[in-house]
Amino acid sequence: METATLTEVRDGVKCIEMMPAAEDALYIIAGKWKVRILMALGMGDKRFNELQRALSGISARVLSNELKDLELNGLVTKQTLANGTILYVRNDYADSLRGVMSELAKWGLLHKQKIRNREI
Amino acid sequence: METATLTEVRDGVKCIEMMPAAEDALYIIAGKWKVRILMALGMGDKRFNELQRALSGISARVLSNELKDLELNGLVTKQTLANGTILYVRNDYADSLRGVMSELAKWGLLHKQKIRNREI
DNA sequence: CCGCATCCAACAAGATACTG
DNA sequence: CAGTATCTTGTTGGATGCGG
Repeated sequence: METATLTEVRDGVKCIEMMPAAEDALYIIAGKWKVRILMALGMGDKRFNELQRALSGISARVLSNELKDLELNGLVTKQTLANGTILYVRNDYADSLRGVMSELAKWGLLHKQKIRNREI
Repeated sequence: METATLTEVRDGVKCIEMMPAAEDALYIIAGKWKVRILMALGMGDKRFNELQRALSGISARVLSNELKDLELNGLVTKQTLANGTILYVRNDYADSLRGVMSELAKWGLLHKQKIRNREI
């Protein structure tokens, strides 16, 4: 009982410590477009309109805002080439999200499975 | 048959396959309250008003909706005890989110660090 | 081609009050 | 206590048009 209680308490504490961090992360990558943009840029650098076409459905205004957010958070970099072309580049820091993305995808698949099996 | 696919191409494909699943997962746990509610219930089962107090700031209407969502997705169960008390219980299924949460928290901490160090 | 400004619609969410 | 109803407000997103 003593040990069990302690473990539970420790888990609770861990839980509490994790909460704000997890929320912060969610705050940055959540939303309709963030993940899609990062994924699209994962396929290669793109110009604004290329990106807009690749994401079919996003408006210029929203894309502009989302890119600004991603830039602010260091996930995307805006590059201006010598010829004036502007490219949006997914930078290395975005790769640090790999673990998050893969866990999300894994769970998403598990969940879909569960729904398909009518387990929910 | 498409042999020796280039790693980059495979990654691209993987990326595309992951996207919808990751989005699904995000759709379910993103938002201002979902994570907090699961965390609060992780500390022990709670009644509606207990939960509302624990989450300081959520309105009854929003809490009600969020709980319905979480129930629909099998993460939370509503239990009515013999004496009529209604308890919200975090299911075992919610534990399957542990990997996601821990990755999120890990990345969130990394990100905070980066900000603190003015690397962004 | 890039992207911001403006206006508007839709929806999410807060406050408050109220019922079984 | 456990919610629902209603009203209002705030935020998000789409459409359009314009300037660099």
